Amino acid sequence: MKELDKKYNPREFEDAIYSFWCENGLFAPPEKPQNEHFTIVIPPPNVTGQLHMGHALDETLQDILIRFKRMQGYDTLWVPGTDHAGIATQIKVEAVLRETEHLSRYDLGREKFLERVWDWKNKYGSRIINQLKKLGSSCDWGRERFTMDEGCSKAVKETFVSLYDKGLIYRGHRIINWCPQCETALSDAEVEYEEKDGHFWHIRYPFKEGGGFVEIATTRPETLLGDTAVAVNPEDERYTALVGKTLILPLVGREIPVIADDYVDKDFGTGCVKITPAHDPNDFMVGERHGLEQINIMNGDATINANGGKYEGLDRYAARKAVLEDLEAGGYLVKTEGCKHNVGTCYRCGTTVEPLISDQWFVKMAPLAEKAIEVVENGTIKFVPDRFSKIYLNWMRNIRDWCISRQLWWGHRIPAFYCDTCGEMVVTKEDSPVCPKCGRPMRQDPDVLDTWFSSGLWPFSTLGWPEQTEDLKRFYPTNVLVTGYDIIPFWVARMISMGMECMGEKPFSTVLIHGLVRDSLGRKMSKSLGNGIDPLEIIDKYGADALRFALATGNSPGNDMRFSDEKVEASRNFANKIWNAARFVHMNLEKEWSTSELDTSALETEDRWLVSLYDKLVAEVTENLEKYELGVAVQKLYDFIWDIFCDWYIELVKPRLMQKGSATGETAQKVLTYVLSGICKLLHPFMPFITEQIWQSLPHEGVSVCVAAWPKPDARFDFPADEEKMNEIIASIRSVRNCRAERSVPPSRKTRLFIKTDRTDIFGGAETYFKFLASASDLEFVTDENALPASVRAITHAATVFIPLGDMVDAEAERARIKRELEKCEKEIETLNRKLSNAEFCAKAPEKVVEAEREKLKKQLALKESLLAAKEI
RNA sequence: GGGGGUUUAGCUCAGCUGGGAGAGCAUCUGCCUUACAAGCAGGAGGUCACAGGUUCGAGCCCUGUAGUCCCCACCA
Repeated sequence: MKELDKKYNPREFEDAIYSFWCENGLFAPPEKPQNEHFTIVIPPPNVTGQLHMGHALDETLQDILIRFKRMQGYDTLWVPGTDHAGIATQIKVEAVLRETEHLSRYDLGREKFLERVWDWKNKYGSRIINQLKKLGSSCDWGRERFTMDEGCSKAVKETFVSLYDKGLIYRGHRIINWCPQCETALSDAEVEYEEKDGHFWHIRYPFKEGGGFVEIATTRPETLLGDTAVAVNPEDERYTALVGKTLILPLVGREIPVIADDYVDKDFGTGCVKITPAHDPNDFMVGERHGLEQINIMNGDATINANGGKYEGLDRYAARKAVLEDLEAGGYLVKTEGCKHNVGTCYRCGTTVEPLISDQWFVKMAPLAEKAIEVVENGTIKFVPDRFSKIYLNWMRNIRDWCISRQLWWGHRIPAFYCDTCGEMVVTKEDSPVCPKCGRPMRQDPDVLDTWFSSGLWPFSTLGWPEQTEDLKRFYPTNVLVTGYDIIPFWVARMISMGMECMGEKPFSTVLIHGLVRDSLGRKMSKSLGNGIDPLEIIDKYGADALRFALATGNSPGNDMRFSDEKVEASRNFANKIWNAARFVHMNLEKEWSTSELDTSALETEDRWLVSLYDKLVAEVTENLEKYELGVAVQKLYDFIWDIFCDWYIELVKPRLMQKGSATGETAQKVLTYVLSGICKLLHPFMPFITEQIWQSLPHEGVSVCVAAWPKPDARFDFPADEEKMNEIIASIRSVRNCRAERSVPPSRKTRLFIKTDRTDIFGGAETYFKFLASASDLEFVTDENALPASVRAITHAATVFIPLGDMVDAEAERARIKRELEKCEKEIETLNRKLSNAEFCAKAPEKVVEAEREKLKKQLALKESLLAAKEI
């Protein structure tokens, strides 16, 4: 048995405990799984090596589940990996580059650049692993079995080629969101809309013949250079006569038609819309319908190209200024009004995105979504909480094609090859194919895939797919995915779609969704606000257990949680409480008692009361964890440990422990050991370090609490009569304490107590309880209170306790107090009577409920009798 | 415009399939009672946003209203 330090100081032992787990191989999955397995799929470590609160939350919830399942006897397995093109990787690498400005991709060739990126990864990728260790993560990151690298490339190629062959991937001429800063296409999901102040410029477009003009309004006047039509609503009577006429585009001189299209809202602006098919998604569709020319006026860096005539080379904003000046000079500009409008910005760099027409690769999502919708609709995949399935389905049913090509220099390259000689294009898994037509070498598409494309393959590419590996056969589908709701469209939806497509089966059964961690004011944590909290600082200050506990407690699944030091402090205080309870148990143990079983025959009332409650706790906590109700489980543990175990049981049992060497003392020691050991097990998923430390300090079997058997409910511990008995005694003690506290009697002033009760079966042996817990010097049973000195009465339905407080007793005040209590009691009785005399209630309510009400009434009547008796003094 | 949260004690939030409202923090009173002042004992504090409905019974289910937050789409 280890000693416990006097003070709870997590820094003293958490690292050592972690090393102990690693040295004993407690996290390694069994090479040859024997039992049912529990598999959890998790994202790769973040390449910048920064652990943030969101990641800490993911990790904590995952680890709670894993530890719980491992103790239940499952072979548990994390499915992690280190993906070069992984989820956070690309984003973060870019952020790192921008922040440090140490290197720019413009200065380096692709190979050199990637080399540097891998350096970053190797340098920082391991840092996060060390940080996660501090948090207690039992993910065995070191295993090579699930490292992606090559495997992922294979999986990506396999998927891409197969989807292409099925016609689900196509190369298209489309309007995409283009970030001029990153010089890459963005998917719809990567664009964030911000409301910004802008202007609405009204511009006249003159007719070619017959004078006159139409007036349009625009927020982006520079795109005028690419206009190829003006559209009106076909039902707009103001303009029907104009449809088919020809306009002269100001500044450019191009002849453009007036067309009619439903897209135009009659009541917005002037009712006339300039159509720029190459620079606006809606205009693009209008253009398609009307066969309009698409004129691209912009380069990748948002400067005007040769199609912009004299404006060529100007940046988009400079061009806007120049165009406006020229319009003004030419008398085309009618007016300028201020307006607010939503501007799309790049979620990485915040630059305003430019809708551009370009060649990109797309995935046809509708066919992929079908099965992905089906498996959620029919419950094959369950979201917890369930409401997120609605959000998911809503997203999937309105799915649009997914632009997957990115013009970045890292990531998986698109396996498409072009022949510069004859123009042939092939999509193939080969690395350097030759042209099937002319036999010449081909050039690979320079674009890479959206990072979420490879991430969507995660649950099976990490297991070795497309090879039919043993791991894949054994562990696919996985059991559960834990993630925040913000990532449902990016990652969850795509994993499900890809899983159904590639594997023909769901990637996981359950998606456990959690909310976002916000700061104490409810704001999202962000770098610009500087309100991010570093989990490592918190761990340093309060310990990893406190942080984990705080993250798991006090919020319901899927709801955002506010993070504050106070919350962690409360958790730390709880840990401290357990620590001290353990120390107390320790200093009272005379022998090493078995923790594996408890002889129920020697138990005293309070022992039976405790183990009975403990047994209920075991059943409930297990059930809550099975249902992913982590917060509820944590709350029950907290209440039991603090209130039941510490505040009542330990206090109740102190007198017995003082009788060294006695049978009753030994029994108490056994119960303390047994229940404390059980608490360690139940609490271990939430507070792994302290529970291990305490468990190790107690008599124990096995190497670690990590692999101790999860407690099971035990019918031998069912003692309802003793529960009832103790509850009555506790109620009476509370009542006595209450009376004393009301009069500010200090605990040091002991008094004799007299008790009048019919329930000697309950209070028969209760003297010691009252002596120790109700400041009694003595407890005497009486039948006639008239012989007693002036007393305050602590009345419960089961007993009346007389507290002779001498001159502190004010008969007048006593009568008033008892009168108040009597009134309250009579009111209760009235309500209960009314309820019970309601025939419908008795007929329709469940028998259990009716019985409970009758029981309440009985107690209230007994209480009333005692109060009446007391009133007559 | 579409979808989804949320509204419960001064603050932050729990409240499981409907059966007499809870916790932490804060506050007030009394205590260093030999595990713990990071503590102990006790108290005060709520028309569960509002209005209807279903039900023997509603914080919980249904309808509507209001406040608030988020996601998606988006007006040139």
